[in-house]
Amino acid sequence: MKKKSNVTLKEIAKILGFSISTVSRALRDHVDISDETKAIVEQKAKELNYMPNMFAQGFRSSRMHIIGVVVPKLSHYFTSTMIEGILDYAETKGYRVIVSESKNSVEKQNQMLNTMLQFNVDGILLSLTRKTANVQDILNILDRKPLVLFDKVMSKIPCTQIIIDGKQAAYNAIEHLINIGKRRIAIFKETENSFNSEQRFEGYLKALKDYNIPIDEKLIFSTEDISLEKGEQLAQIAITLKQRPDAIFAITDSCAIGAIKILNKNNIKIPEEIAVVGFSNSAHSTIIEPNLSTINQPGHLIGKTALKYLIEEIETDNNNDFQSSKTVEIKSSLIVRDSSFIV
Amino acid sequence: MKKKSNVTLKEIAKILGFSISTVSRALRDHVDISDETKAIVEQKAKELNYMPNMFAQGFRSSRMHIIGVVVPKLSHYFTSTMIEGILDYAETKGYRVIVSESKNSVEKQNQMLNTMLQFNVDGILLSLTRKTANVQDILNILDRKPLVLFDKVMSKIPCTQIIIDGKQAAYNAIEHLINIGKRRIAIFKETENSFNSEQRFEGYLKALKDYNIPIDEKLIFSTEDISLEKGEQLAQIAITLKQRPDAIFAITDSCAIGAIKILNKNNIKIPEEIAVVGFSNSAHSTIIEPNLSTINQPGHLIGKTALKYLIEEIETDNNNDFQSSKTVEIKSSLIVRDSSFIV
DNA sequence: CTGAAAGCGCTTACAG
DNA sequence: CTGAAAGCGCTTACAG
Repeated sequence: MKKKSNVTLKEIAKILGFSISTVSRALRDHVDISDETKAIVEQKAKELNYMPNMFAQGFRSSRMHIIGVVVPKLSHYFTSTMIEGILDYAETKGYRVIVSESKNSVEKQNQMLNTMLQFNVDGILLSLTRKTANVQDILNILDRKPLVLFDKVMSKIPCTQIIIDGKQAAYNAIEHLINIGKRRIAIFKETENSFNSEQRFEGYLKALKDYNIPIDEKLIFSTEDISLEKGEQLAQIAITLKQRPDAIFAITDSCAIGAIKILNKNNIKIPEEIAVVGFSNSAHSTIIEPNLSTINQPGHLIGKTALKYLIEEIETDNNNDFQSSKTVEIKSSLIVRDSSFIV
Repeated sequence: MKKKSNVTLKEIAKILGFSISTVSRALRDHVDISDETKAIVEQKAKELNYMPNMFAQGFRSSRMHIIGVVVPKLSHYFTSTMIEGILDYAETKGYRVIVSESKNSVEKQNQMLNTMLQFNVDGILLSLTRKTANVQDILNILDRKPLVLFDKVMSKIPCTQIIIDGKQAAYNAIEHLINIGKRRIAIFKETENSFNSEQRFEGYLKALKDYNIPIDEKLIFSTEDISLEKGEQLAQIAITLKQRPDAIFAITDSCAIGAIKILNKNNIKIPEEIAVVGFSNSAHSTIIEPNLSTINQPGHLIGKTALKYLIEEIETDNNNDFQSSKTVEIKSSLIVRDSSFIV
């Protein structure tokens, strides 16, 4: 199937008998060009349905108006809402977005980052894989391109980072559980020192401390690859403890939902016997019965904010060496539903 | 913050005292170049961490190895799995992917398609918005770029289309309901003639016909913007019918889940009194109680297949005018769960 | 085996 | 007000 080739400045110039320069300038509304010429050129361009070749433009200015995004997994609902935030903001700013997945593999992540470099994107938005240990690779990227971390971050990388206020959010969740009378509050968290898990764990500890509730090591459950199934397993263990918890705070919704499923199966009353709170307000949280109390993370806003800071970095003159990286916390909010609602 | 500029062929050439041409050829392992020279150049390139500027390469060959994807909404789980299929296959083929959302707006869709053109993508993967009426815009794109439709398609657009075998899938679902003894089977479908909704409706009608079950207009429910809430509303109406349905086939999972919620609320036994079957095997379907019977749509495979056909079209010599568009049906499968499991 | 030159489509400093 | 020329980084037909 033959495809029409794109109209170029050259063709317009030839048809009109102007030089390429004049046509280019006319189309960019340059002061030097007479109104008459502009009119003629614009008219012709429209007639031929001229579209500037962004490549040539970008290639020349080495500003492609394209940004690269690397996330562990696109099809996680929360991730996809962050990407929507990125896409929406990108559009208003005239940027295109190349998306890629690292699938939680460090090698893949590096490979994707290098592709982004080769592609000469203007900047990179990165959400780290679990166990990104070798920071050096990322520092190398940082030497060459503006880069902003979001959601899955790592404090020792010297760049702007956009995160949820995980510690505060967890604190609020625990405080809420205490307020409804719970004292033996279990936490389901990740083993590896993921930034988010650690933040939430800190919030948990702080809340217990502030309310003078002793910490019971038996109520601290850690797991790798946190998931619904892991939530089920941990809940199974939790309910067989001699001294059962009276509440479970899981650091992800799916883990919390796994817990609810087990509690339901064992006819343990939620929230009376054991209350449950999750994290991230996934769509699942209103499907499960009882509906899950959780922390709402504004994914769209996180994505948008990350891109906002990235574009700022891209578009400012990079001639000052002062380190402007900062950590931006996005406010989340606790949503109380039936799984922890006691009057 | 100053960024390192990228190493170019020119720099390598200067350092080594070769011409740019020689360096270029050495790096591309051209036969003309002596092994010795190749070794020197490769060594230096590695040392300087040279990365070809894909832009310059692509710009010259007008083959950017980049494809554009336009979908109504990225954060729909099924959509995101299709995109994952696209990303994975793109990677194996050395393509990058620009993603954008039409948000179910025709204007936005056109705008996105035009951006893709300007960007000179090698090809476009499109999943249509609801009510894409003006086919002309899409035909114009089709004149200029290879384009493949997937999932949300429209038969009158002359291009390759990748779809689910919706009619057969719906047929299987209805047949299954008949097999467990159901006779008054309601369908919850879309009002507007969306391709997918129509296909599924056809399957429904055919199954009833094949099994000599009379069609009852009262059991055919149509709605715009099908959703969980709409599922609730329709179910509410359905259960107040003088002659209640004994099964509900909803053409989306969320709609089916809305129905289940209402049935649960009214203490109607699922599946004994009313069985429910959904469509698409969203993650929700195993969260809801009872777990939802549904049609599994292999999103990953659909995405991959769409890209496969697109790349084929991109990479074949386009000098033959013969119309090679085809419609490819991807096989889905019925998953029976508790919402329709009767021994 | 290697190099000089043209060209992909565009922008812009320099001349007139 | 307009044009010729250089250049962004690369590849490749043409010459030697």
